[in-house]
Amino acid sequence: MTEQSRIASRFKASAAVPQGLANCPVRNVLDQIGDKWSTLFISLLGEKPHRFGELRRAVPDISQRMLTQTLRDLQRDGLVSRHVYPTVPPSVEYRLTPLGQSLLEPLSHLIRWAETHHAAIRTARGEFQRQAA
Amino acid sequence: MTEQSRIASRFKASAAVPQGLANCPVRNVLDQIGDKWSTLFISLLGEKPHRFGELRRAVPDISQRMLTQTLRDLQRDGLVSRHVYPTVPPSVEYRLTPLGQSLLEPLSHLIRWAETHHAAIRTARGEFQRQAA
DNA sequence: TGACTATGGTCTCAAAATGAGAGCAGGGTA
DNA sequence: TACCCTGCTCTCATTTTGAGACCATAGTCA
Repeated sequence: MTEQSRIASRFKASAAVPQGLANCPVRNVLDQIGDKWSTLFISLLGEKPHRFGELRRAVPDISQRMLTQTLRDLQRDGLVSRHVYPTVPPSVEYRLTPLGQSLLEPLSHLIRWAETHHAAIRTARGEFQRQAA
Repeated sequence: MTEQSRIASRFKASAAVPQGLANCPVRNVLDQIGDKWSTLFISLLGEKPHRFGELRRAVPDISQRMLTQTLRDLQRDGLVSRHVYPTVPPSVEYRLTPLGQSLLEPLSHLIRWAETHHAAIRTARGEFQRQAA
């Protein structure tokens, strides 16, 4: 059994206790960083600290509401820190914490995979639709 | 500039064209595999092929509706293949395709990260809540 | 015969998450 | 006076998800 084939057991680590799967550490963490926006902002902040408005302009298709919420969730998880400068109007800067930076490395593997295989996935999607029609 | 700090540019690869960000290959791919259930089933199927009912029992907190849909999406993207056996009642088996298997490796990095740091994240969440109160 | 099992789904309706857009404080600028 | 800028929050509509009933088929038990 290769190391990869054991991945599933990591998800099931807590399956013994009630609601164990929902509390599984891996799912717990991946549910957050695997949402629609988190990885994108972690990548942007990995480049350099950004202000709120910079992030909004960098990702025009997020609503301000979700941007606020995503940043707060990342902050809550200790991946991002928030710094308010008492200028007028006040400006707010977001940065990766060391914990957030440590995520850049494994994330980069996933991104490399996506770059390498997105053509194959597009082909598969086309194929699938052709068969459905 | 380290390799990791350039991650953001991969997301922005298509920012030049209209709606480029939404069509960005990386976001396109990560949006799918980063949903609430996909990584979990890819991991399970990485262990061995599973039947529909096995997957449902392995993940009791998914609704049958979402299980069906998640599997169909993975199949559409060419990560999972579906095999129907004409028994009575018919049984259906799902397996990873080679493309799906190639995802196990980068995924394992992320899972290792989650295992390593979930304690820190829980601590951060507790800290955050304490400050809010 | 009738009730019940199991399989892999679909359909409908309610609940939850998200998007769109307005509003807000508070000082700057014209 | 009127308007801009910042980083939000609030409300309401749309979209996504969850819960649960329903379906066809055939076997099993009484």
